[in-house]
Amino acid sequence: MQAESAFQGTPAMAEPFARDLRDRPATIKDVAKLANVSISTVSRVVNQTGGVSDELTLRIEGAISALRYRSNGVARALRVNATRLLGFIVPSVANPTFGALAQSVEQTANERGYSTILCNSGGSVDNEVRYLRLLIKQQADGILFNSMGIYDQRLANLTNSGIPVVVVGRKIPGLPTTNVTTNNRQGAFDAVSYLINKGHRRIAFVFGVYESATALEDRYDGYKDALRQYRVPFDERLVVKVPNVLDSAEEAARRLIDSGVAFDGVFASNDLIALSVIKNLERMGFRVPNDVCVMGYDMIPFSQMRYPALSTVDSHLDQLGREATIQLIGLAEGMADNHSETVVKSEIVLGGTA
Amino acid sequence: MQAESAFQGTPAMAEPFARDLRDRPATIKDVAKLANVSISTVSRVVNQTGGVSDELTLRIEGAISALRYRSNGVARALRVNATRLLGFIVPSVANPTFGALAQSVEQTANERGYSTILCNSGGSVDNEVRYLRLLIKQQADGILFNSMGIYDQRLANLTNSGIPVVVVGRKIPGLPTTNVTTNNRQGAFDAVSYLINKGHRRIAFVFGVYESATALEDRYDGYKDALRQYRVPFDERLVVKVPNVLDSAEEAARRLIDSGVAFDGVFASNDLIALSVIKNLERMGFRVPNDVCVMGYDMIPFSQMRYPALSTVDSHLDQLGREATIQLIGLAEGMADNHSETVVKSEIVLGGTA
DNA sequence: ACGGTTAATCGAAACGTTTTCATTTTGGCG
DNA sequence: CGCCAAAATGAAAACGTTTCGATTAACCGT
Repeated sequence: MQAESAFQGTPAMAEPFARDLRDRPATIKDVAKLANVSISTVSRVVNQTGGVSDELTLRIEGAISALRYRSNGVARALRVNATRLLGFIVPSVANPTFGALAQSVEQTANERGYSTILCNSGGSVDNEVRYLRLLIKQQADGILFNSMGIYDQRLANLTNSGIPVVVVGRKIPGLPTTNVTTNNRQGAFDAVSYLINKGHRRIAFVFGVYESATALEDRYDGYKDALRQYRVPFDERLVVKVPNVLDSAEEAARRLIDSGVAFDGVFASNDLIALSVIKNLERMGFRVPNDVCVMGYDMIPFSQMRYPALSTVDSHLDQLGREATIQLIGLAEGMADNHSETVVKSEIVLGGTA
Repeated sequence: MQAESAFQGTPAMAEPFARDLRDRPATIKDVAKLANVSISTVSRVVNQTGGVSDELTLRIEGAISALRYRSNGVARALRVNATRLLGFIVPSVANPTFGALAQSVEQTANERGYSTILCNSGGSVDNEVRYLRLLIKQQADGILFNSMGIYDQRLANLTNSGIPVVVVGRKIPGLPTTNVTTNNRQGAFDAVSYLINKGHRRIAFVFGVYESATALEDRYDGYKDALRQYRVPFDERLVVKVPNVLDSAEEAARRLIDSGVAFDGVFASNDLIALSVIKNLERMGFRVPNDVCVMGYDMIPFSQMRYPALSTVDSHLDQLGREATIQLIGLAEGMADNHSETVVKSEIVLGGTA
């Protein structure tokens, strides 16, 4: 009753707009009061639901910008039961493989009106579990999960608890989820076949501890497939595991060389390992590709920022991220069915190291 | 009245726990009903506020796990007016500089009970604005902003609109915010001084278009400082700008070489550029460091995954991210004052390229 | 045995929206 | 001129919490 009925304000008010009353952000209620309409009407113009006369629309829009009103996403989320937030769990964004993936996921999500909560699991199942819980509690609309690929009962419970989950890059054995992967086995087969066809017979397989996530086993299988196919004898001394590459660029080829086993080619389980191998080969006086050929996997951008560029298998990380995100949003919006399986195919890219 | 007053369930129920009643997640109300207590009491045991008898605590905990209750973060956020979400705006996580930063930010935030919403601005001010708006609307508790460093009136409005903002890596000229940076000028000065002291006189400065974010000007100033200090003549033909390195590893040194200007050293504005320069030098038959010395800036992990490792300036990205996050949380929780300025000092690290 | 203090518990309001349903206004048409 | 349908608007409930103030129960010393 006492309230001003229009919002032109007192004549004395010279500023462009009135300062927010109590220093707290304006709510829909404030807008309604200023425009002299009901809350519901304001809501309708904010959400463009229609059914509001031009006159009121104008008045309300005036009030909104006068008060600098922004609708409160949390309140909205509570009411409509959707946050438009997606969780992305990844071993480490500092790893460029996941960085590239994250980039693509974030972008795809954003195009569709979703934002992405980033979670670095550090490769521990405990952290994965912790983050899943957190995301569920925060009411994320869906979770994109690049797991270490280790099965855990708690993971099973959480991924079955109603929230849409898409596993990207690698299936978790025993977990029936929607997943999007690369055809790792075929890609590895192609890479090793290429080396063999170039005349190499002593091809090492080097992999890191850090990377169950990158579908290690499948790539290993592809390696063995190729050997078998071309009747190249398998020598387990050529299979070497190296410590975590990212955090401390460690000696990789070292062991191989030190072991004294002859080799003329290396297939690394991913580009980072490949680069590490090359570094160490060069450090010890070998030349790539003259003395030893090296191939990686994933085609991270940096593998091409050297001379010669790394020969590798492009797993189309951007496409992988995009596809996974689309699937997830489909699930979240109820227009995709669960437990589907998508495979993005990867292909050899020849740089100069093989 | 009809409801069961205890939660032992019917004898027929053999499963470990009763399925959620209506397939919707259990709320605090459900727990209260099952445990036969009031909502507020449940809330107290969930939040460990204390003041609940042992007997009730036990009963309630029983109900909670029976129903698999998880408190709804959104509802809580609405009520307490805090989401424990931090926004992190960055040009691109696919860029390892920002990947490393993001990693550190996420981890630090997480240690303190916050999660991180990742936003790739793609280097456009429009996107920066869009994301700021989004984060404000989503009621983020604070925003960490690695901007492109371009001033825009809208940025000024948004960063002044009450939400805590910390600018990391680079100040935005004209924006009075809390910021955390590296002492770029000093670092660049040190790097170039080192090259000069090694006997180089024709030192190029190479930088990319993509990177206002990395405090380009300061590094350029440091470069000029060093030249001046050691009375090395400045030659603007030695200052070259290269196209975006990340998205397409483009020719960088190329122009320099093609231009025919003599040079024996290169100081790149960041590691990515440095690697690109080296790649192109090698491709054209030059040898690093024998023919040309190259130094980078930032010390991203990959710059060390080559032989010889890149000589660079370590800007301690992890520390930068950590410090910025701590500041931001301080602001968000009202226990730090605004507009402070923190400088993390960077230092030369000698690999083998200079 | 009794008032008074403390501890435990509850009821209800509030956070800022969306949405359903009822109500009012408008306009068209007989 | 009046009636009815359609359009525009408003009132209020609901979303799932936290938290304040009130209520009840228990206890203790005199």
